Amino acid sequence: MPDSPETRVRIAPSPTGPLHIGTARTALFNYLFARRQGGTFILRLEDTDVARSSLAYEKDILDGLHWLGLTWDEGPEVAGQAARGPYAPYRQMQRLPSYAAAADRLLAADLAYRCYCTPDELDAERRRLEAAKLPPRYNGRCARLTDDERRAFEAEGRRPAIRFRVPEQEVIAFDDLIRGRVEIDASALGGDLVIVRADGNPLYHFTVVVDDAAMAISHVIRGEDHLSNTPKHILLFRALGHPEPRFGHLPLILNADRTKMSKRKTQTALAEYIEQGFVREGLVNYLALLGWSTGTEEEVLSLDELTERFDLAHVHKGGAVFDRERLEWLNGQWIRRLGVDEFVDRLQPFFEVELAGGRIDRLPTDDELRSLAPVIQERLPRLGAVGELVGFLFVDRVEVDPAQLVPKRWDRAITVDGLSAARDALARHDEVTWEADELEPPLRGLAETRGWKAGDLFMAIRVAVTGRTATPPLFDTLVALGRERTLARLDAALAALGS
RNA sequence: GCCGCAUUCGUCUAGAGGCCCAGGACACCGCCCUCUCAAGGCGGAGAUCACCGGUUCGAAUCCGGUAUGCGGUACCA
Repeated sequence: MPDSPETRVRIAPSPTGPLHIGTARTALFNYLFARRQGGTFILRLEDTDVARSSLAYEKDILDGLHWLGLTWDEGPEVAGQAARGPYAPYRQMQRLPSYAAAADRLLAADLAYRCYCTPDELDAERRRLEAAKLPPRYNGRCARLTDDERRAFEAEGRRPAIRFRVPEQEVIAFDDLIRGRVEIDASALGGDLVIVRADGNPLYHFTVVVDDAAMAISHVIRGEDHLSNTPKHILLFRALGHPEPRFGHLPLILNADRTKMSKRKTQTALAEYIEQGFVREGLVNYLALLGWSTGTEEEVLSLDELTERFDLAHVHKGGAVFDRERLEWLNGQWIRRLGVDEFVDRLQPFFEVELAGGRIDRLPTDDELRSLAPVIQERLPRLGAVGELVGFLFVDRVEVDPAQLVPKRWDRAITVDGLSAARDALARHDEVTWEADELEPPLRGLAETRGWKAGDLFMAIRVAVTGRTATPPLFDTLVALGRERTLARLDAALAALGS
């Protein structure tokens, strides 16, 4: 693949909420496209909605993107700090002069004009049109104001917004990278559009074009929800005298009911997935395959492998329902692929959460975790599930339900018998022979001589020492528990059975 | 309402005129492995390719219409 240095793509999140899984996916697709093309990936913060933007959200977004491993070549690195790159700054609120200059140019060329209509007036007009079953559209009341009329409005104290002139009759067409040719009649655009608010702050449709032009963006890859807005952008590019970039509209991520993914119906904040123990490899892999496929049957792919294979032509056009089960499966695949040290490092924070929540009494050591790794790694769909898997190893005492202590085929008396015989057999081991393959044969032998099913005996022991019916393999569990605690818990269980 | 986009197993998808009475994966159900739970292996069930017409010797794939869904239609992004 030849180097195309002029490929410049961007992700332009708005810090009006925590990093959304959909934004993360759009960022990923842009990243993959840029890397694949040998191009430049840019991050730009669209923070012109001052009322809803916050630094905390900005930090959440930057941290989340970093966490995913989507490194950008230009843009802010750290929340609140200055941005790096030849087109800095990369925060729109710091680029206000360039929007003002662009607006002045449009005004001077009469491609835009000042509009004195108040929000109330516009609202009333919109409602009138709706009631008449007509499409809402700006009526152009201020499109041809005389100087006198303008002065009269100013005298009333009205502050003007700036509107961009949208042609009455013109078909805007473009070749979408994913959907092919799209044609939309300018008359369907709702009339002249506001590009600068009365308070002087520029609006999204305007800033996005001014910046994409200024930053020499070559390909705009974004969600399908922007497809209908694209003609407005194209008109603005033309008015600004800048060549249009290529556009590619990604299918939307959907709730289970096939509506656009929303916080109400689906967990959308990346930070929550991180908290629950999804690993970056799993999330990246899953998100990449939501709406795109390699065209082959490969599906467990790393970020680098995805990059090698990425291709906009294989992006599916229809919306994709977010399927958490599939995410968990892929996440499990990646957890199992982690090296032991990496696995242990990533797991420790989750034990800290367990400790803080009072669900365990102490933290495991790295050594303990390393020896436990082989038996827990394949049992975790998410790192956050580790507490319920082996939390019993790190508590001072376990709660044991006496009813669960008695295996299905056994009664209380056999259980007492079995447990105390097991206790005796285990007590014969010292610290040195307290190993899984040393512990198992004697207990199997015991079951056999007494005519018990080994599984029943093991289950009774399992419940006695862990309080649970589902655990990692019993003998590995006993080793992790240690001789003293194993014996003590067996004694406690025997006591609970009233013997 | 208007404009636009989309539509293959429950879900994610493969498929770019004959290889497809449609392949893979998740989930589901069996079986195997097995001390439980997982993981893994094997097998099963699951899609009249939204519908109706057309083009063609031949259509999931091309064209038209219909339906349904979704998105957009803000001095939000």
